[in-house]
Amino acid sequence: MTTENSTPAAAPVNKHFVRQIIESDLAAGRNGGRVVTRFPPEPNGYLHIGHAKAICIDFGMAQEYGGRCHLRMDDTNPAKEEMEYINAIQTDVRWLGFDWGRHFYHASDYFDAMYAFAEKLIERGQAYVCAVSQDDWKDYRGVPTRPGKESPWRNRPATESLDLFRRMKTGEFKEGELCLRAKIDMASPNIHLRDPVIYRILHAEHPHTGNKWCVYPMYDFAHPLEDAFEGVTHSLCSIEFEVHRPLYDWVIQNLLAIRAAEPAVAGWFVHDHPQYDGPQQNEFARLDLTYTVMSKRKLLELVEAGLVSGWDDPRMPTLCGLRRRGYTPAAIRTFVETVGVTKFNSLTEVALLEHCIREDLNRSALRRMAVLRPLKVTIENVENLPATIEAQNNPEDPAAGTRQVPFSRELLIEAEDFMEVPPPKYFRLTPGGSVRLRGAGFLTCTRVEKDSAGKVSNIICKWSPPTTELKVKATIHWVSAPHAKPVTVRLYDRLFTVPEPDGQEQDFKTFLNPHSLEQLTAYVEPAVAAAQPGEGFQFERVAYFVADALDSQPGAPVFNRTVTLKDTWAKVEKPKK
RNA sequence: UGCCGGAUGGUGUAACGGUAGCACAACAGAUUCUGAAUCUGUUUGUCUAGGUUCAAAUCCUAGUCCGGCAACCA
Repeated sequence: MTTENSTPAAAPVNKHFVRQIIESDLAAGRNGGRVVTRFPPEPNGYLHIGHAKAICIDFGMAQEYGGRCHLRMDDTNPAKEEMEYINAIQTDVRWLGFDWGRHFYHASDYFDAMYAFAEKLIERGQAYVCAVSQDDWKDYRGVPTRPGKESPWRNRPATESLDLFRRMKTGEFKEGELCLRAKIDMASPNIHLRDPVIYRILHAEHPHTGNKWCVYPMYDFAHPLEDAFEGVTHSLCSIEFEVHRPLYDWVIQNLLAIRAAEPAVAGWFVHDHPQYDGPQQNEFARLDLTYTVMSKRKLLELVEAGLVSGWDDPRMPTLCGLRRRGYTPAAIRTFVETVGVTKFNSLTEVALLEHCIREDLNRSALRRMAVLRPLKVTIENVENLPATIEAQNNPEDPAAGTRQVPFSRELLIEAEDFMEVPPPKYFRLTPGGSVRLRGAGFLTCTRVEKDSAGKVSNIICKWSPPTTELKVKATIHWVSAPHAKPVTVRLYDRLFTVPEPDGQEQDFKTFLNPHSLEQLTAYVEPAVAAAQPGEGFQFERVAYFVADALDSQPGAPVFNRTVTLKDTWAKVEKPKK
């Protein structure tokens, strides 16, 4: 049985712990058997491959279990967030292949309800306005091994806190002068429960609410509320939030208690449901990749220092960078599923990502010929040379058809495909030797011409038609010199020279790969010059390339190398150098 | 030194008391009009020490190591 005909066994789904949790919740009838998730990026940077993992999990779980996933901008800190990012995030999530339908939200949509909830907590004696300065609070908070001590304002009357909180809101105080704290437990072994700040004063213009507010909720307070208001059932996040979960639960419990006591509070919920038990936070490990950095701060540093051309530099692990590099959404999704979901802090080899994109592109990419470093070949027997040859567009997919490629007596071949003094096991063209020309018969080298520097400048060959019975061990690619079009190609490589540029003694930037970008002029078969931006090819025997979406001009594409083909010969040769 | 997590080949993951499996990587071979792809095979693993059990990666105890937590960031 051939592979083609064999029934593709249903892809074995990895029942990772998140799937297990959801399935057991479903079985238990929690939340009426519904699944609602959310992807909540902070719009303070571009999305990267690490976010792709979260996106695939958040949207993927909703999809798999018949639920929905919200896209929500977690914009509770106006000092750091910008519209530019809000737009880019939507583009990237869509590109990855996910759809939030009408469920696009901002944390700031709920500022009124959050504020109202904060007042309720004050009224109930569960929050108070505190005047201890940020600096002094270090003393009050204590250290993990020792309990903290209570703020002098902890037991001020609720009416006083309420009055101050309202005046905070109207802008009567400076930043840092006052804050609102949840009254929980100054002796808790969990620092996050030692009367955490839930509202702070920020006199900043917000990208969405403008100047309406000058008090803004903290993440730990806002996030559970956002989830609850939207009817989220599974709030999936990364493991650094594990220690925040008790606070998350504290907020949710109080919210549900207040809702039960005061029917009007139901109005805060934009997606209420009679069978809603509240959201539950579960944490999984972030994705980390070798030969790159993944923190927004470090990526921003590379951008601002001009070490890359921007967030969308094809060497960046950002989704917009990967897109420009020629990565496909499908390859990234496969990659994320292959990596799996656990609570273990792992470091995934970039080789796996590269395998995923090769696998995808091998199936789909049209084949073309391009010579990166040309060497001239002149055919001496000019009789009966074909004017064109027919070449398959994709040997992996006969439906992709064929094309005509011009042929002539002057060809360009890859410089490395000829060696005057070949090492053992070298299968390509050598003096007196023969090779097959991809789709176009054979070449036998009769002599070489050299320039004044003694460098081989022209290889004189005899051409034989495809029907010739010639035993050769290699096939090389070529283009017809008079027909070839010059195009710019950019050969991208790994951004860093070491697997873990983070966490070294020296600054991560000292490990930048000086050869991560090499630009040169390649010669391509005529059809390639008409490539549209975003169109990709496999240049046979070389690599997968994509016409850059930004720098390509009509008739003058600029090609980015997505990923090389595997090259066992290079591996044999390299150790010898 | 407090709290919360975690530990399975080089890497990532599966096995939920019953044959340690899969993918990537590496290596070897077959095949090939891409030294690609494809196919076959090989190497390499349950953190340690005790215990429970007919049987332990899995359960228990103790330890070791790793990650996270002491922003008015998210």
